Amino acid sequence: MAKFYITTPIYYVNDKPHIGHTYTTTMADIFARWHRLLGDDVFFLTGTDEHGEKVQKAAEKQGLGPEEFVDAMAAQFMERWKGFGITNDVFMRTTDPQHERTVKDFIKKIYDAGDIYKGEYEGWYCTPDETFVTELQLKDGKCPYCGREVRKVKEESYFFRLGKYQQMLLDLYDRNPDFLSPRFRAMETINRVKEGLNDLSITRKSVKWGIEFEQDKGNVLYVWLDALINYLSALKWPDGTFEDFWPADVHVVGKDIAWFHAVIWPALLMSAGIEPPKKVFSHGWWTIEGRKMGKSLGNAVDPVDITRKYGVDALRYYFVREMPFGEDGDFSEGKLIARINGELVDDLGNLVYRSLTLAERFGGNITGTPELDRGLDIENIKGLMQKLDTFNAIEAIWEQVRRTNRYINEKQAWKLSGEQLGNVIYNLLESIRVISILLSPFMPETSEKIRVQLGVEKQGLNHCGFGEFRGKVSKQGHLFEKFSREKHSENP
RNA sequence: AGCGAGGUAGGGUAGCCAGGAGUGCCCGCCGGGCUCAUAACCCGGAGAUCGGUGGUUCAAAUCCACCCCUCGCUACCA
Repeated sequence: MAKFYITTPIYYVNDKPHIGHTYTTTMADIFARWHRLLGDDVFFLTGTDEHGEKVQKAAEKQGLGPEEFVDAMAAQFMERWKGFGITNDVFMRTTDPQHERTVKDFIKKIYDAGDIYKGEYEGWYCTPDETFVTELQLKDGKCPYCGREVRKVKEESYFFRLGKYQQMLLDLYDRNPDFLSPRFRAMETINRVKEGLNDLSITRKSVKWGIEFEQDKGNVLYVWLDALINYLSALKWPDGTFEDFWPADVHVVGKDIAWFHAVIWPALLMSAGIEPPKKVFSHGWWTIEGRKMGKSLGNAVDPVDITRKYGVDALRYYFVREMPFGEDGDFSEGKLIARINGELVDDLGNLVYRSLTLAERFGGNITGTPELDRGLDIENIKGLMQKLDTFNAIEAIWEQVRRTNRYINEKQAWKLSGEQLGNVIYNLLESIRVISILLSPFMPETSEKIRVQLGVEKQGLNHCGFGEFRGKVSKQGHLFEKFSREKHSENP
């Protein structure tokens, strides 16, 4: 049996889960479900990143100890994913004792390898923003984010010899052209690596909330280092299920953190003598109603509100349908409604409803010759999903939805009777059954509703050929409801 | 500034890497068909000098050069 290890980043808990987190996690969930459908042994990991200065400060602000604070925040993420039907196998928290143990073992390994040395970290610090700023980022000598004065800080720090791995990283990219996907994003990173790599400061003295650097107590590990290692601690490296699932098949990340996953992470792994992951996939960003989503702008839509109104499947569908995985896109409620009304209701919902009406009225044998399977290329869809091309995969599935609707018209099914009608209904139900299987990773609830109405067993991807139809049809109303677009007219 | 991505009918996209009639898809618009279906479905139509200029070629949306415009990234911000 093939294995499939997929991860989301672990989310930093100084913020509530927003649409971006939801997107990343949903996409990973889709791939996890797809591979389960293929029969693979899937390990799907998500979690929370709970250390660091920002968390410490955020806790203080609320008058809480960091432990209390992160417990509450992590619970929010866990509940959220549960509510959204996310099928992660493990939820890893960086405050988990297992994680701390793994991190310390890992650090010891690269320390023993001679890749950590003591130096001095120097940089610009914006006190009001509580953030470090590089020389390059400065705007007229001031903070590029808020425009206020910055001060120079110096701190004793331990460094990881990132620069040492420059050539090995370039070789890695060279050998595995798909290591960092999509391609157009890989270029950015590769060119930056070619320009040279500075060593990475990996400890902080000023920060208390983190994992101790055992080789010189009093120093705390830089949160990013701590965070990346979660991909190993979830497997209980070096033992546990490490051998079963490593290397990770794909780390799904936002484009902002591609650098950490495509450069720093493989370098750390090389230092520890561990194989790098197979793929880092960096997806794009959503703008909201055409505007950048940002904490400061405060215009982030709440995914909970959206799903309460429109359902989880509608949001999942929108995520996949609205933008190619990897590129940027715009999230707008009006466009969401347009897709629900025009595609989920008019195409899919209507197809299932009208077909079941025909089937229920028909008293004869539902059997015939496969006709509607022509044009539906399952292997092609598998290939697309293998390339993480959900955009074209869903399009291919939708072509079958439209093809099936067209089939009813072409056959003028409502005028037929007897064997001819039995044959048409057979083709309709088989097509819908296959559609429901293919759709199940994308819209699990909807897929299940269709399956129940068809009265068929749960099936995997190996049942996507037309065979005998062995269901007991029972129509149960519409799959989706329409929404008014009055307040959301998008394309006047 | 450097690096990267993109500019294709009213809107959104695919096609470009491996040149071959502007070819496709979705929405919108116009017309028709149908009545199994949530005014849903199906068919047909209008609508594009494929950002601009020049070049290579029998042939360019596609390759090359230059220019214009838009947007990202530039590392210890998780």
